[in-house]
Amino acid sequence: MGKSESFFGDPDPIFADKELLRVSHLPEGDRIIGRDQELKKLANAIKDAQRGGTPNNVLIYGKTGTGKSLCSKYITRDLTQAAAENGVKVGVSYVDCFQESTETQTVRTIAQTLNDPTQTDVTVPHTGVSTSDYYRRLWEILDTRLDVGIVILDEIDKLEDDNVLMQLSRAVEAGKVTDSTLGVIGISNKIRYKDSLNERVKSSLSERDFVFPPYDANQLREILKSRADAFREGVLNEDVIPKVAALAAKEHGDARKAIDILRYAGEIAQANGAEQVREKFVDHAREQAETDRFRELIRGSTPHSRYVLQALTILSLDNPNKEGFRTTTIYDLYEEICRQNGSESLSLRRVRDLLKEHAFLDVTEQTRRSGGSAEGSFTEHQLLEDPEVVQSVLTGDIEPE
DNA sequence: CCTCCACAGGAATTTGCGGGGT
DNA sequence: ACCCCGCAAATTCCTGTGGAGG
Repeated sequence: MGKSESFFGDPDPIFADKELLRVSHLPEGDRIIGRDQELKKLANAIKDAQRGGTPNNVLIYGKTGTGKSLCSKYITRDLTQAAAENGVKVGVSYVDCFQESTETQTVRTIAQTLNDPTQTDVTVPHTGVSTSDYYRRLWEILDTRLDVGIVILDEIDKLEDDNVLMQLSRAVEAGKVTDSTLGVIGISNKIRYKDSLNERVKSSLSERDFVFPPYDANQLREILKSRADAFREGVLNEDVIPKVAALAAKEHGDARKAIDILRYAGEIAQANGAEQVREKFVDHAREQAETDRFRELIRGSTPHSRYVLQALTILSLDNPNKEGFRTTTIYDLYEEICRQNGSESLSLRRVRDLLKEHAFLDVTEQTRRSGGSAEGSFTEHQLLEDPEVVQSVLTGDIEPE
């Protein structure tokens, strides 16, 4: 990979090691930037585990791309190493609750990742056992091969029910595990997530709360600089990084997006046959990054789901200063769009569900309102993405068949 | 406290599709 | 080739909800 020699022609004139600009790339410890305070606090919250004690349960809030998962993964890896030096066995399980959204899936994943069949007699089949059986096996795995288990629940707000949280957060005091102990790190990008929890879970799960603020322009600049090795020497024009950082900071403070923009800027330079990545590519790169991210978000949604979205988009474009649109307004326009496309419209009830799915994927946001005296109550929907971007994705890629 | 409106969303049910098993 | 099962999409029916004004 590092070698630039290729069967397909000249070595890459722009990128030296593009992997550095992949979001999945996990930097080494000294490359986490602008999160010193957060790392310190996190370490403090779970430090008891180092000597085999019970770590505090932690809830982390913050918008996307503020380093929540990154810091959690890093700090637990560090903890595992430090604990090993004390002869304490720590196991870390990372679960993406967006993928594993039900109780059973979550427990199964935790058990699977913490298990090591060479050390335990326990197997964790993919299917065929009951939820309580998964729990039983998980407790057994913990007791036989670990001193401390740490479970990172990413996108915890996407969990369908909080039974898992109840079980995990109370496992120790309920005597489910005896020779080991357990801690939970919950990650959410909804600040209000805690409000939706029931009291018992709330108090035991959020012994410590942290909020990760968005990165400011300086921090973003540092982060981008640390990845500048991805480019060949002298290729990256010196005003590119400040420009990307400024753009990203102004809009969202999302490091992931900032890195994406930088990568796209490089790709655009490549496509144009330029020998340098210049500032003028950045604006275009930002558009591209946003469009691509959004395309990914609605990939696989059905035609009708798109029509609904299109209706909302048209409304947003036509009324730039309006905040939200009611379901029925959207539905009327949606019916119109169906007619134009020559397909039967779905029922209002179904469209409600489709809109809810968009809200779930953070494409839109729903707000319940009340009109007041004898005016009824209703829900308003608002696009979270720039309508122009949505529009271009919706009209641009009509996938055949 | 009750009413009234414009919805929201739960429950039950139907329809259509794909993957095994025989 | 056939049926059965499970699943997801979609429909129909219906009860629930919020809050200003009576």
